Amino acid sequence: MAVQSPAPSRSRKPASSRKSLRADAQRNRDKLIEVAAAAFAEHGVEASLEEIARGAGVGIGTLYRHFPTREHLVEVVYRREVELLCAAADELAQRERPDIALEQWMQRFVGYIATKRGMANSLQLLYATNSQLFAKTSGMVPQALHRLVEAAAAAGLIRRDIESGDVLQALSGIYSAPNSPDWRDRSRRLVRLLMDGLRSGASKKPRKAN
Amino acid sequence: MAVQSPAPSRSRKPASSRKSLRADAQRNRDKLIEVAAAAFAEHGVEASLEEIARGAGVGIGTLYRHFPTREHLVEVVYRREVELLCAAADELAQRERPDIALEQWMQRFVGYIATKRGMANSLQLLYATNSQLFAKTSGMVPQALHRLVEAAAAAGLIRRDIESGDVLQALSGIYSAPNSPDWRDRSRRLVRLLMDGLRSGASKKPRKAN
DNA sequence: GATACAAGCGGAGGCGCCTCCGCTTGTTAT
DNA sequence: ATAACAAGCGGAGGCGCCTCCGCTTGTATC
Repeated sequence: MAVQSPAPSRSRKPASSRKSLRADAQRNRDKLIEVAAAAFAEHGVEASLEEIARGAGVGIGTLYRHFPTREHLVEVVYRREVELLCAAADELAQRERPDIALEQWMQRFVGYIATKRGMANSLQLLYATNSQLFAKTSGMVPQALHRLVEAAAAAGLIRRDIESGDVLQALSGIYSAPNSPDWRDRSRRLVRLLMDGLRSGASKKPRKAN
Repeated sequence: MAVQSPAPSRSRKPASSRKSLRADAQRNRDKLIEVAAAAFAEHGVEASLEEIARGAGVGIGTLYRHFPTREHLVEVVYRREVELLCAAADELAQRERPDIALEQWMQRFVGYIATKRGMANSLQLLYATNSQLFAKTSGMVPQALHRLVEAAAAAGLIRRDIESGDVLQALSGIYSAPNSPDWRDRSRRLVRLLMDGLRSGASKKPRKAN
Protein backbone atom coordinates (compact mmCIF):
# COMPACT_ATOMS: atom_id res chain seq x y z
CA MET A 1 0.00 0.00 0.00
CA ALA A 2 1.77 3.10 -1.15
CA VAL A 3 1.43 6.26 0.87
CA GLN A 4 -0.81 8.67 -0.99
CA SER A 5 -0.07 12.34 -1.33
CA PRO A 6 -2.05 14.66 1.01
CA ALA A 7 -5.09 14.86 -1.27
CA PRO A 8 -6.36 18.43 -0.98
CA SER A 9 -9.83 18.81 0.46
CA ARG A 10 -11.47 19.73 -2.82
CA SER A 11 -15.21 19.50 -2.85
CA ARG A 12 -16.49 22.23 -5.16
CA LYS A 13 -17.00 22.73 -8.82
CA PRO A 14 -17.41 19.63 -10.89
CA ALA A 15 -17.54 22.39 -13.56
CA SER A 16 -18.10 21.26 -17.12
CA SER A 17 -15.51 18.52 -17.53
CA ARG A 18 -14.70 15.40 -15.55
CA LYS A 19 -11.56 16.54 -13.71
CA SER A 20 -11.65 19.90 -12.03
CA LEU A 21 -9.22 21.94 -14.05
CA ARG A 22 -7.98 25.31 -13.16
CA ALA A 23 -10.30 27.94 -14.56
CA ASP A 24 -7.91 29.20 -17.21
CA ALA A 25 -7.06 25.67 -18.24
CA GLN A 26 -10.72 24.87 -18.69
CA ARG A 27 -11.18 27.94 -20.83
CA ASN A 28 -8.27 26.96 -23.01
CA ARG A 29 -9.52 23.47 -23.35
CA ASP A 30 -12.97 24.58 -24.41
CA LYS A 31 -11.58 27.04 -26.88
CA LEU A 32 -9.32 24.40 -28.38
CA ILE A 33 -12.24 22.05 -28.89
CA GLU A 34 -14.28 24.76 -30.51
CA VAL A 35 -11.52 25.79 -32.89
CA ALA A 36 -10.64 22.18 -33.64
CA ALA A 37 -14.23 21.40 -34.56
CA ALA A 38 -14.20 24.21 -37.11
CA ALA A 39 -10.79 23.19 -38.42
CA PHE A 40 -11.73 19.55 -38.84
CA ALA A 41 -14.91 20.55 -40.60
CA GLU A 42 -13.01 22.75 -43.00
CA HIS A 43 -9.82 20.80 -43.64
CA GLY A 44 -10.65 17.30 -42.47
CA VAL A 45 -8.84 15.47 -39.69
CA GLU A 46 -5.49 16.37 -41.18
CA ALA A 47 -5.92 19.98 -40.16
CA SER A 48 -2.78 21.46 -38.71
CA LEU A 49 -2.63 21.19 -34.95
CA GLU A 50 -0.34 24.17 -34.75
CA GLU A 51 -2.88 26.24 -36.56
CA ILE A 52 -5.59 25.08 -34.22
CA ALA A 53 -3.46 26.10 -31.27
CA ARG A 54 -2.83 29.48 -32.84
CA GLY A 55 -6.52 29.91 -33.57
CA ALA A 56 -7.32 29.19 -29.95
CA GLY A 57 -4.70 31.67 -28.83
CA VAL A 58 -2.61 29.12 -26.97
CA GLY A 59 0.80 27.57 -27.47
CA ILE A 60 1.24 24.25 -29.18
CA GLY A 61 2.41 22.82 -25.89
CA THR A 62 -0.95 23.56 -24.33
CA LEU A 63 -2.74 21.74 -27.07
CA TYR A 64 -0.57 18.71 -26.57
CA ARG A 65 -1.00 18.71 -22.83
CA HIS A 66 -4.75 18.61 -23.17
CA PHE A 67 -4.80 16.20 -26.09
CA PRO A 68 -1.71 14.04 -26.24
CA THR A 69 -2.47 12.76 -29.72
CA ARG A 70 -4.44 13.93 -32.70
CA GLU A 71 -6.81 11.05 -32.16
CA HIS A 72 -7.67 12.24 -28.68
CA LEU A 73 -8.67 15.60 -30.01
CA VAL A 74 -10.66 14.10 -32.82
CA GLU A 75 -12.51 11.90 -30.41
CA VAL A 76 -13.44 14.72 -28.07
CA VAL A 77 -14.68 16.81 -30.96
CA TYR A 78 -16.65 13.92 -32.33
CA ARG A 79 -18.29 13.21 -29.05
CA ARG A 80 -19.18 16.81 -28.45
CA GLU A 81 -20.80 17.06 -31.85
CA VAL A 82 -22.86 13.97 -31.33
CA GLU A 83 -24.03 15.37 -28.04
CA LEU A 84 -24.89 18.71 -29.57
CA LEU A 85 -26.77 16.99 -32.33
CA CYS A 86 -28.83 14.98 -29.91
CA ALA A 87 -29.47 17.96 -27.68
CA ALA A 88 -30.73 19.81 -30.73
CA ALA A 89 -33.36 17.11 -31.15
CA ASP A 90 -34.93 17.89 -27.82
CA GLU A 91 -34.72 21.57 -28.39
CA LEU A 92 -36.42 21.30 -31.76
CA ALA A 93 -39.07 19.07 -30.26
CA GLN A 94 -39.96 21.78 -27.82
CA ARG A 95 -39.97 24.63 -30.26
CA GLU A 96 -41.44 23.23 -33.45
CA ARG A 97 -44.39 21.23 -34.60
CA PRO A 98 -43.33 17.56 -34.36
CA ASP A 99 -43.06 16.89 -38.08
CA ILE A 100 -41.13 20.10 -38.65
CA ALA A 101 -38.83 19.21 -35.80
CA LEU A 102 -38.19 15.81 -37.32
CA GLU A 103 -37.43 17.23 -40.74
CA GLN A 104 -35.11 19.90 -39.49
CA TRP A 105 -33.26 17.46 -37.35
CA MET A 106 -32.80 15.06 -40.22
CA GLN A 107 -31.41 17.87 -42.33
CA ARG A 108 -28.96 18.65 -39.63
CA PHE A 109 -28.07 15.02 -39.19
CA VAL A 110 -27.10 14.40 -42.79
CA GLY A 111 -25.14 17.62 -42.89
CA TYR A 112 -23.33 16.59 -39.79
CA ILE A 113 -22.47 13.11 -40.94
CA ALA A 114 -21.00 14.41 -44.15
CA THR A 115 -18.21 16.21 -42.36
CA LYS A 116 -17.39 13.16 -40.33
CA ARG A 117 -16.21 10.88 -43.08
CA GLY A 118 -12.64 11.87 -42.54
CA MET A 119 -12.86 11.09 -38.88
CA ALA A 120 -13.54 7.46 -39.56
CA ASN A 121 -9.90 6.49 -39.55
CA SER A 122 -8.99 8.25 -36.37
CA LEU A 123 -12.08 6.99 -34.67
CA GLN A 124 -11.43 3.46 -35.69
CA LEU A 125 -8.16 3.59 -33.85
CA LEU A 126 -9.90 4.38 -30.60
CA TYR A 127 -12.72 2.08 -31.50
CA ALA A 128 -10.33 -0.83 -31.20
CA THR A 129 -8.96 0.17 -27.83
CA ASN A 130 -11.95 1.77 -26.20
CA SER A 131 -15.19 0.34 -27.39
CA GLN A 132 -17.51 1.25 -24.54
CA LEU A 133 -17.04 4.89 -25.37
CA PHE A 134 -18.58 4.18 -28.70
CA ALA A 135 -21.42 2.19 -27.38
CA LYS A 136 -22.56 5.25 -25.52
CA THR A 137 -22.34 7.87 -28.22
CA SER A 138 -23.49 5.68 -31.06
CA GLY A 139 -26.62 4.81 -29.12
CA MET A 140 -27.61 8.41 -28.61
CA VAL A 141 -28.39 9.16 -32.23
CA PRO A 142 -30.94 6.41 -32.81
CA GLN A 143 -32.58 7.33 -29.53
CA ALA A 144 -32.90 10.98 -30.46
CA LEU A 145 -34.37 10.07 -33.80
CA HIS A 146 -36.71 7.66 -32.13
CA ARG A 147 -38.12 10.34 -29.87
CA LEU A 148 -38.75 12.66 -32.78
CA VAL A 149 -40.44 10.01 -34.90
CA GLU A 150 -42.63 8.86 -32.06
CA ALA A 151 -43.73 12.38 -31.27
CA ALA A 152 -44.61 13.13 -34.86
CA ALA A 153 -46.49 9.87 -35.19
CA ALA A 154 -48.35 10.43 -31.92
CA ALA A 155 -49.42 13.81 -33.17
CA GLY A 156 -50.80 12.17 -36.27
CA LEU A 157 -48.48 14.16 -38.48
CA ILE A 158 -46.69 11.20 -40.05
CA ARG A 159 -47.79 7.71 -40.91
CA ARG A 160 -47.71 5.04 -38.25
CA ASP A 161 -46.54 2.05 -40.28
CA ILE A 162 -42.94 3.13 -40.13
CA GLU A 163 -40.57 2.94 -37.24
CA SER A 164 -37.57 5.02 -36.42
CA GLY A 165 -35.15 2.27 -37.41
CA ASP A 166 -36.54 2.42 -40.93
CA VAL A 167 -36.03 6.14 -41.04
CA LEU A 168 -32.47 5.80 -39.85
CA GLN A 169 -31.78 3.33 -42.58
CA ALA A 170 -33.28 5.66 -45.15
CA LEU A 171 -31.08 8.44 -43.87
CA SER A 172 -27.99 6.32 -44.05
CA GLY A 173 -28.84 5.63 -47.66
CA ILE A 174 -28.92 9.35 -48.25
CA TYR A 175 -25.65 10.27 -46.67
CA SER A 176 -23.71 7.31 -47.89
CA ALA A 177 -24.64 7.91 -51.49
CA PRO A 178 -21.66 8.72 -53.71
CA ASN A 179 -20.93 12.32 -52.86
CA SER A 180 -21.18 14.19 -56.08
CA PRO A 181 -20.29 17.87 -56.35
CA ASP A 182 -23.87 18.98 -55.77
CA TRP A 183 -23.95 16.68 -52.82
CA ARG A 184 -25.28 19.17 -50.34
CA ASP A 185 -28.35 20.10 -52.35
CA ARG A 186 -29.02 16.57 -53.29
CA SER A 187 -29.20 15.32 -49.74
CA ARG A 188 -31.41 18.20 -48.76
CA ARG A 189 -33.85 17.25 -51.50
CA LEU A 190 -33.75 13.65 -50.47
CA VAL A 191 -34.58 14.43 -46.88
CA ARG A 192 -37.54 16.46 -48.04
CA LEU A 193 -38.63 13.61 -50.20
CA LEU A 194 -38.38 11.23 -47.32
CA MET A 195 -40.38 13.58 -45.16
CA ASP A 196 -43.13 13.88 -47.74
CA GLY A 197 -43.30 10.14 -47.85
CA LEU A 198 -43.67 10.02 -44.12
CA ARG A 199 -46.42 12.58 -44.14
CA SER A 200 -48.36 10.95 -46.92
CA GLY A 201 -50.20 8.49 -44.74
CA ALA A 202 -50.69 10.76 -41.76
CA SER A 203 -54.05 10.95 -40.05
CA LYS A 204 -54.04 14.75 -39.87
CA LYS A 205 -53.42 17.14 -42.72
CA PRO A 206 -50.47 19.24 -41.65
CA ARG A 207 -51.20 22.97 -41.81
CA LYS A 208 -49.04 25.77 -40.54
CA ALA A 209 -48.84 26.24 -36.76
CA ASN A 210 -49.81 23.76 -34.11
CA MET B 1 -4.63 11.99 -80.67
CA ALA B 2 -1.86 13.96 -79.10
CA VAL B 3 1.41 14.27 -80.91
CA GLN B 4 3.97 12.07 -79.21
CA SER B 5 7.51 13.15 -78.54
CA PRO B 6 10.15 11.73 -80.92
CA ALA B 7 10.56 8.48 -78.97
CA PRO B 8 14.28 7.70 -79.15
CA SER B 9 15.24 4.48 -80.85
CA ARG B 10 15.98 2.61 -77.65
CA SER B 11 16.14 -1.12 -77.98
CA ARG B 12 18.69 -2.36 -75.47
CA LYS B 13 18.81 -3.19 -71.82
CA PRO B 14 15.55 -4.12 -70.20
CA ALA B 15 17.99 -4.23 -67.27
CA SER B 16 16.51 -5.21 -63.94
CA SER B 17 13.45 -2.99 -63.74
CA ARG B 18 10.47 -2.36 -65.99
CA LYS B 19 11.38 1.01 -67.46
CA SER B 20 14.85 1.49 -68.82
CA LEU B 21 16.35 3.98 -66.44
CA ARG B 22 19.60 5.70 -66.89
CA ALA B 23 22.37 3.59 -65.44
CA ASP B 24 23.05 5.82 -62.47
CA ALA B 25 19.35 6.17 -61.73
CA GLN B 26 18.98 2.42 -61.69
CA ARG B 27 21.88 2.10 -59.29
CA ASN B 28 20.35 4.66 -56.98
CA ARG B 29 17.00 2.99 -57.10
CA ASP B 30 18.44 -0.40 -56.25
CA LYS B 31 20.47 1.00 -53.43
CA LEU B 32 17.45 2.79 -52.02
CA ILE B 33 15.43 -0.40 -51.99
CA GLU B 34 18.22 -2.26 -50.28
CA VAL B 35 18.68 0.36 -47.59
CA ALA B 36 14.94 0.74 -47.12
CA ALA B 37 14.53 -2.99 -46.60
CA ALA B 38 17.08 -2.88 -43.80
CA ALA B 39 15.56 0.25 -42.30
CA PHE B 40 12.02 -1.12 -42.33
CA ALA B 41 13.23 -4.33 -40.75
CA GLU B 42 14.98 -2.43 -37.99
CA HIS B 43 12.61 0.44 -37.28
CA GLY B 44 9.34 -0.63 -38.86
CA VAL B 45 7.57 1.20 -41.64
CA GLU B 46 7.91 4.47 -39.81
CA ALA B 47 11.62 4.54 -40.49
CA SER B 48 12.84 7.96 -41.51
CA LEU B 49 12.87 8.43 -45.25
CA GLU B 50 15.56 11.07 -44.94
CA GLU B 51 17.76 8.60 -43.16
CA ILE B 52 17.14 6.02 -45.84
CA ALA B 53 18.15 8.54 -48.48
CA ARG B 54 21.29 9.39 -46.55
CA GLY B 55 22.08 5.72 -46.09
CA ALA B 56 21.78 5.18 -49.80
CA GLY B 57 24.03 8.16 -50.44
CA VAL B 58 21.43 10.14 -52.36
CA GLY B 59 19.42 13.26 -51.72
CA ILE B 60 15.93 13.16 -50.33
CA GLY B 61 14.66 14.46 -53.64
CA THR B 62 15.96 11.39 -55.39
CA LEU B 63 14.13 9.13 -53.02
CA TYR B 64 10.90 10.98 -53.63
CA ARG B 65 11.31 10.91 -57.38
CA HIS B 66 11.63 7.16 -57.37
CA PHE B 67 8.99 6.56 -54.71
CA PRO B 68 6.47 9.36 -54.52
CA THR B 69 4.99 8.14 -51.26
CA ARG B 70 6.13 6.04 -48.35
CA GLU B 71 3.63 3.42 -49.39
CA HIS B 72 5.21 3.03 -52.79
CA LEU B 73 8.53 2.30 -51.21
CA VAL B 74 7.03 -0.11 -48.73
CA GLU B 75 5.29 -1.94 -51.50
CA VAL B 76 8.38 -2.34 -53.62
CA VAL B 77 10.36 -3.59 -50.65
CA TYR B 78 7.60 -5.99 -49.72
CA ARG B 79 7.36 -7.41 -53.18
CA ARG B 80 11.07 -7.83 -53.51
CA GLU B 81 11.22 -9.70 -50.24
CA VAL B 82 8.44 -12.04 -51.20
CA GLU B 83 10.23 -12.76 -54.43
CA LEU B 84 13.52 -13.37 -52.68
CA LEU B 85 11.80 -15.67 -50.25
CA CYS B 86 10.24 -17.71 -52.99
CA ALA B 87 13.43 -17.81 -55.00
CA ALA B 88 15.16 -19.13 -51.90
CA ALA B 89 12.76 -22.06 -51.91
CA ASP B 90 13.99 -23.25 -55.29
CA GLU B 91 17.57 -22.69 -54.39
CA LEU B 92 17.24 -24.68 -51.20
CA ALA B 93 15.44 -27.41 -53.07
CA GLN B 94 18.42 -27.78 -55.35
CA ARG B 95 21.08 -27.69 -52.68
CA GLU B 96 19.61 -29.58 -49.75
CA ARG B 97 17.88 -32.82 -48.99
CA PRO B 98 14.14 -32.14 -49.46
CA ASP B 99 13.18 -32.29 -45.78
CA ILE B 100 16.08 -30.06 -44.81
CA ALA B 101 15.13 -27.64 -47.54
CA LEU B 102 11.59 -27.53 -46.26
CA GLU B 103 12.64 -26.92 -42.71
CA GLN B 104 15.12 -24.21 -43.54
CA TRP B 105 12.64 -22.47 -45.71
CA MET B 106 9.99 -22.54 -43.03
CA GLN B 107 12.44 -21.02 -40.59
CA ARG B 108 13.12 -18.27 -43.01
CA PHE B 109 9.46 -17.77 -43.67
CA VAL B 110 8.45 -17.19 -40.08
CA GLY B 111 11.40 -14.88 -39.55
CA TYR B 112 10.39 -12.93 -42.58
CA ILE B 113 6.76 -12.60 -41.66
CA ALA B 114 7.64 -11.29 -38.24
CA THR B 115 9.21 -8.18 -39.66
CA LYS B 116 6.25 -7.55 -41.88
CA ARG B 117 3.62 -6.90 -39.27
CA GLY B 118 4.21 -3.19 -39.43
CA MET B 119 3.79 -3.17 -43.15
CA ALA B 120 0.23 -4.32 -42.86
CA ASN B 121 -1.18 -0.81 -42.67
CA SER B 122 0.73 0.56 -45.59
CA LEU B 123 0.00 -2.49 -47.63
CA GLN B 124 -3.67 -2.35 -46.88
CA LEU B 125 -3.78 1.08 -48.43
CA LEU B 126 -2.53 -0.27 -51.72
CA TYR B 127 -4.56 -3.39 -51.25
CA ALA B 128 -7.69 -1.32 -51.61
CA THR B 129 -6.57 0.46 -54.74
CA ASN B 130 -4.51 -2.18 -56.46
CA SER B 131 -5.62 -5.65 -55.66
CA GLN B 132 -4.20 -7.55 -58.60
CA LEU B 133 -0.74 -6.77 -57.39
CA PHE B 134 -1.55 -8.69 -54.28
CA ALA B 135 -3.08 -11.60 -56.02
CA LYS B 136 0.23 -12.20 -57.69
CA THR B 137 2.58 -11.95 -54.75
CA SER B 138 0.34 -13.56 -52.20
CA GLY B 139 -0.03 -16.58 -54.44
CA MET B 140 3.69 -17.12 -54.71
CA VAL B 141 4.24 -18.13 -51.13
CA PRO B 142 1.77 -21.01 -50.97
CA GLN B 143 3.13 -22.23 -54.27
CA ALA B 144 6.70 -22.24 -53.08
CA LEU B 145 5.72 -24.08 -49.96
CA HIS B 146 3.72 -26.52 -51.99
CA ARG B 147 6.72 -27.43 -54.13
CA LEU B 148 8.88 -28.04 -51.09
CA VAL B 149 6.30 -30.18 -49.33
CA GLU B 150 5.63 -32.23 -52.42
CA ALA B 151 9.29 -32.85 -52.99
CA ALA B 152 9.86 -33.96 -49.43
CA ALA B 153 6.83 -36.22 -49.52
CA ALA B 154 7.85 -37.68 -52.87
CA ALA B 155 11.26 -38.51 -51.42
CA GLY B 156 9.54 -40.32 -48.57
CA LEU B 157 11.07 -38.00 -46.03
CA ILE B 158 7.82 -36.69 -44.58
CA ARG B 159 4.42 -38.24 -44.11
CA ARG B 160 1.96 -38.21 -46.97
CA ASP B 161 -1.28 -37.57 -45.13
CA ILE B 162 -0.63 -33.86 -44.90
CA GLU B 163 -0.87 -31.30 -47.61
CA SER B 164 0.89 -28.02 -48.02
CA GLY B 165 -2.19 -26.03 -47.08
CA ASP B 166 -2.15 -27.69 -43.69
CA VAL B 167 1.48 -26.80 -43.22
CA LEU B 168 0.81 -23.20 -44.16
CA GLN B 169 -1.91 -23.03 -41.59
CA ALA B 170 0.37 -24.49 -38.95
CA LEU B 171 2.96 -21.89 -39.82
CA SER B 172 0.49 -19.09 -39.58
CA GLY B 173 -0.37 -20.31 -36.12
CA ILE B 174 3.27 -20.02 -35.24
CA TYR B 175 3.91 -16.55 -36.47
CA SER B 176 0.66 -15.06 -35.35
CA ALA B 177 1.09 -16.25 -31.78
CA PRO B 178 1.35 -13.40 -29.30
CA ASN B 179 4.89 -12.20 -29.73
CA SER B 180 6.53 -12.51 -26.40
CA PRO B 181 10.04 -11.23 -25.77
CA ASP B 182 11.65 -14.60 -26.55
CA TRP B 183 9.59 -14.66 -29.66
CA ARG B 184 12.40 -15.48 -32.04
CA ASP B 185 13.56 -18.59 -30.22
CA ARG B 186 10.07 -19.75 -29.61
CA SER B 187 9.11 -19.76 -33.24
CA ARG B 188 12.30 -21.51 -34.16
CA ARG B 189 11.46 -24.28 -31.72
CA LEU B 190 7.93 -24.49 -33.02
CA VAL B 191 9.08 -24.91 -36.58
CA ARG B 192 11.38 -27.72 -35.50
CA LEU B 193 8.51 -29.30 -33.67
CA LEU B 194 6.32 -29.07 -36.73
CA MET B 195 9.04 -30.60 -38.82
CA ASP B 196 9.49 -33.52 -36.45
CA GLY B 197 5.80 -34.13 -36.66
CA LEU B 198 5.99 -34.16 -40.41
CA ARG B 199 8.85 -36.60 -40.40
CA SER B 200 7.25 -38.95 -37.92
CA GLY B 201 5.20 -40.84 -40.43
CA ALA B 202 7.73 -40.84 -43.24
CA SER B 203 8.44 -44.00 -45.15
CA LYS B 204 12.21 -43.58 -45.04
CA LYS B 205 14.31 -42.95 -41.94
CA PRO B 206 16.14 -39.70 -42.59
CA ARG B 207 19.93 -40.07 -42.19
CA LYS B 208 22.54 -37.47 -42.95
CA ALA B 209 23.35 -36.81 -46.63
CA ASN B 210 21.35 -38.05 -49.62
C1' DG C 1 36.58 13.45 -78.85
C1' DA C 2 32.99 17.12 -79.03
C1' DT C 3 28.27 18.68 -78.61
C1' DA C 4 23.62 18.88 -77.03
C1' DC C 5 20.06 17.83 -74.18
C1' DA C 6 16.97 15.08 -71.61
C1' DA C 7 17.18 12.54 -67.48
C1' DG C 8 18.35 12.72 -63.13
C1' DC C 9 20.20 14.79 -58.88
C1' DG C 10 20.15 16.95 -54.31
C1' DG C 11 19.37 19.93 -50.79
C1' DA C 12 17.41 24.33 -49.23
C1' DG C 13 13.25 25.82 -47.54
C1' DG C 14 8.74 25.78 -45.68
C1' DC C 15 5.72 23.42 -42.98
C1' DG C 16 4.07 20.23 -39.38
C1' DC C 17 4.89 17.11 -35.38
C1' DC C 18 6.07 16.62 -30.74
C1' DT C 19 8.99 17.26 -26.45
C1' DC C 20 11.00 19.63 -22.91
C1' DC C 21 11.53 22.86 -19.38
C1' DG C 22 11.92 27.58 -17.46
C1' DC C 23 8.42 30.95 -16.62
C1' DT C 24 3.61 32.57 -15.25
C1' DT C 25 -0.61 32.39 -12.80
C1' DG C 26 -4.64 30.57 -10.39
C1' DT C 27 -5.65 28.69 -6.04
C1' DT C 28 -5.33 27.75 -1.31
C1' DA C 29 -4.01 28.63 3.31
C1' DT C 30 -2.83 32.08 6.41
C1' DA D 1 -3.65 41.25 1.36
C1' DT D 2 0.22 37.95 1.15
C1' DA D 3 2.82 34.00 0.53
C1' DA D 4 3.79 29.66 -1.40
C1' DC D 5 3.33 26.30 -4.69
C1' DA D 6 1.25 23.25 -7.82
C1' DA D 7 -0.96 23.60 -12.14
C1' DG D 8 -0.58 25.26 -16.34
C1' DC D 9 1.60 27.79 -20.17
C1' DG D 10 4.14 28.48 -24.49
C1' DG D 11 7.48 28.40 -27.77
C1' DA D 12 12.20 27.16 -29.04
C1' DG D 13 14.35 23.38 -30.96
C1' DG D 14 15.04 19.10 -33.19
C1' DC D 15 13.31 16.12 -36.38
C1' DG D 16 10.68 14.48 -40.41
C1' DC D 17 7.85 15.32 -44.61
C1' DC D 18 7.63 16.88 -49.17
C1' DT D 19 8.30 20.28 -53.09
C1' DC D 20 10.71 22.84 -56.20
C1' DC D 21 14.14 24.07 -59.32
C1' DG D 22 18.93 25.23 -60.70
C1' DC D 23 22.79 22.24 -61.48
C1' DT D 24 25.11 17.86 -63.02
C1' DT D 25 25.76 13.87 -65.81
C1' DG D 26 24.78 9.96 -68.77
C1' DT D 27 23.67 9.06 -73.43
C1' DA D 28 22.96 9.68 -78.28
C1' DT D 29 24.71 11.61 -82.29
C1' DC D 30 28.00 13.34 -85.19
